[in-house]
Amino acid sequence: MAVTIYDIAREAKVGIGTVSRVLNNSANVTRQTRDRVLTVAAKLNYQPHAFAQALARKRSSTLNAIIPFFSNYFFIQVLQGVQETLIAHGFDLIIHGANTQEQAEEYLLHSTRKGRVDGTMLFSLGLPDHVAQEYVKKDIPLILVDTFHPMFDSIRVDNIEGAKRATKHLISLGHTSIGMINAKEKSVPARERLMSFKETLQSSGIVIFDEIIVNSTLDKDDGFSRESGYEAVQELFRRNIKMPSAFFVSSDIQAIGVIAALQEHNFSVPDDVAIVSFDDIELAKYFELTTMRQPMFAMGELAVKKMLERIEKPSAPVSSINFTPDLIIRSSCGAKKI
Amino acid sequence: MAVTIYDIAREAKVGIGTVSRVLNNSANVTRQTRDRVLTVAAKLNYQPHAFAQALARKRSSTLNAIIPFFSNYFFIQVLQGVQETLIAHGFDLIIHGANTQEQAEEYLLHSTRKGRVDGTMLFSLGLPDHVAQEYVKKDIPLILVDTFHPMFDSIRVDNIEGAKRATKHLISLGHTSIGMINAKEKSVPARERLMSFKETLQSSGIVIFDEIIVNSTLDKDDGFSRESGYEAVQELFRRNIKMPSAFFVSSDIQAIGVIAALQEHNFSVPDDVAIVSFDDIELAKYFELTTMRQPMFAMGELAVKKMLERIEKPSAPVSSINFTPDLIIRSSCGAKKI
DNA sequence: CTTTATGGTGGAAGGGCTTTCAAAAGTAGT
DNA sequence: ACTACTTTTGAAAGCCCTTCCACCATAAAG
Repeated sequence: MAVTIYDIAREAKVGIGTVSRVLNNSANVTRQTRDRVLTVAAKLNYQPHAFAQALARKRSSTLNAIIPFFSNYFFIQVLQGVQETLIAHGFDLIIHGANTQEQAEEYLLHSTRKGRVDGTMLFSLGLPDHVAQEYVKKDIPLILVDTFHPMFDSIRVDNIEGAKRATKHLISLGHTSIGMINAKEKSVPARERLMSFKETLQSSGIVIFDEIIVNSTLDKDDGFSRESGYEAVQELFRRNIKMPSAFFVSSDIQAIGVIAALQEHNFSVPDDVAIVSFDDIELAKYFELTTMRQPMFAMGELAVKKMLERIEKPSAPVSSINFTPDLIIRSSCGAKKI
Repeated sequence: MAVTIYDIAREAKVGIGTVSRVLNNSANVTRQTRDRVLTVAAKLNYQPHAFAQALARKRSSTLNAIIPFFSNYFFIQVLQGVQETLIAHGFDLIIHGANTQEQAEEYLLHSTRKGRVDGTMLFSLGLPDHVAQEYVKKDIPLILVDTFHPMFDSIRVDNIEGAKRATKHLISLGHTSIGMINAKEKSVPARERLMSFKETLQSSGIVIFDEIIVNSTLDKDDGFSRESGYEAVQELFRRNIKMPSAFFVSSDIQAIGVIAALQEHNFSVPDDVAIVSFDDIELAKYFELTTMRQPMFAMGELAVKKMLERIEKPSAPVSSINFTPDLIIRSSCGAKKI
């Protein structure tokens, strides 16, 4: 039913090879033949058959993305960057939303089916070694975004620099008693943010009080949750600790919980306690959070570019790129009047 | 390099036809041969080549989804439903995030490339007639979610019933002066919600005051935006109109703007003005909005099921299914104490 | 012990494209 | 006008699978 290159060849009185060459802009075709073929193709409304092409070319022009479904705003943004770049290169995107690490592994292994996709991009989820082996063995391009493995290209957010900027901002506002509400320490970003927070305080000559630094004890989303922030503050009140004048919170979503808990105890933000958090998710705007924005669109864009480079040169050295988050000032830090 | 059915055939000393039959669980293969082939396949770690399969089978086991990127939470949820169902049936999902109606059309036409996908699902975006023609002509299954066209299967939210329930809830709480903050009237859901709101008031014997019914004048997202809600309330204050004791707002995101505007004028929610909105997006929980929840996961699930049915029976009569939203009571309506 | 079913099997024929190869046509040099 | 190239072109081979058809065994029936 569908029109094939054979139809075009017959109609244009050329061979199928010529048709293919014209359609692929290969060299060595006369202007005349080219025009004739193109005209016929347009007349018949020819559409190349993607699968036949993929089979013959041994590449599919399709990429795989494995992303966590739960933390949505970040990924919607990154995906926009991914997609716009992809479209520009004529690639398609197959998406696997993972809710758990196990699911991610399953998809990773699943999309190993050679030929199906030209490469896969993994977002924010861990890459277990045995899966990494599989990718190396089958030689499938893999780009990591917001996660890391020494054997693959990765694109990350510079948590060290981000936490440093956030902390410095609080210091610059005159705070000297600064606490931190952190996610679970087992999470890499959480650890990095905590470390940099402490270092920045230290190098600024501010005393670090361990009792106003709380690591989440909740498991959900590695402690990057509203409940986690809420609970951390409640714990501080329970322990009857004097509140610091400012908190650095490891994510916006936690900050929302922090604010709620503080309000329950009649502490207002930013008047009694200033807050700077991390991520700049959609909610941040509505809650007027001062936060560290991650260049999400740009990260998505770059992920695709890296992928195309990797497909081009499979043996190029592994690269790792860091994006530095920007400080977005809203009213939760007290620097700006509402 | 990759292992093919020929390798298996040679190794297992059978014909390629037999290998294919075993791998596809076709009948008429001895237990012995089956086992032998399966053993060899496992040993060689055989992975079928998706494109070759698609080419031979004339179907790709891949679906297309075209969704608006902007209103994210709703779609993330729907997508989860879509994906989990898809996975269960061994399908892949290609996603096109559209930011505008034009982009959606482009993708719709683009994914018309026969053979690439077995069908496409369109979410919340309009289907222009000329595109519809194209799909009918090429006989590509198309399922509409949260949008409508008489020639294709559709899955929708029952705005009439939803608005009715929301309005009745406010009435049941004793309100007699109820206004509505609506999105742009050109949007179909907006029109339906408004109409049902009015009808419900009428049939309950409540007077309708047109001056406390505001249709958005802002274009962005058809008026389903925070600014739109904020602006509508400001307009009411500007016109110096007596505030009603309750508002039905056509979406959660607008309700957030409504609350902000009311607060600026020292009206508290729900004490001075009660609010019921629509959607139950993620934000709704944090803002304690009483709202009409759309069964998003179930809609995604059903979309896929409908699609599979349609692929199965291309000539089955077109169906249209309505989901009824559920009333989620939080504190913005004043029914529940915080 | 033939005949007729019937399950089991191998392999060719596609499916629609790219690419290679060799032949045909064109160009230039003499 | 003839040789020596260079371009252009048609067609076959291959990508990897499914499916159809013909053939071979058996087993059941006569």
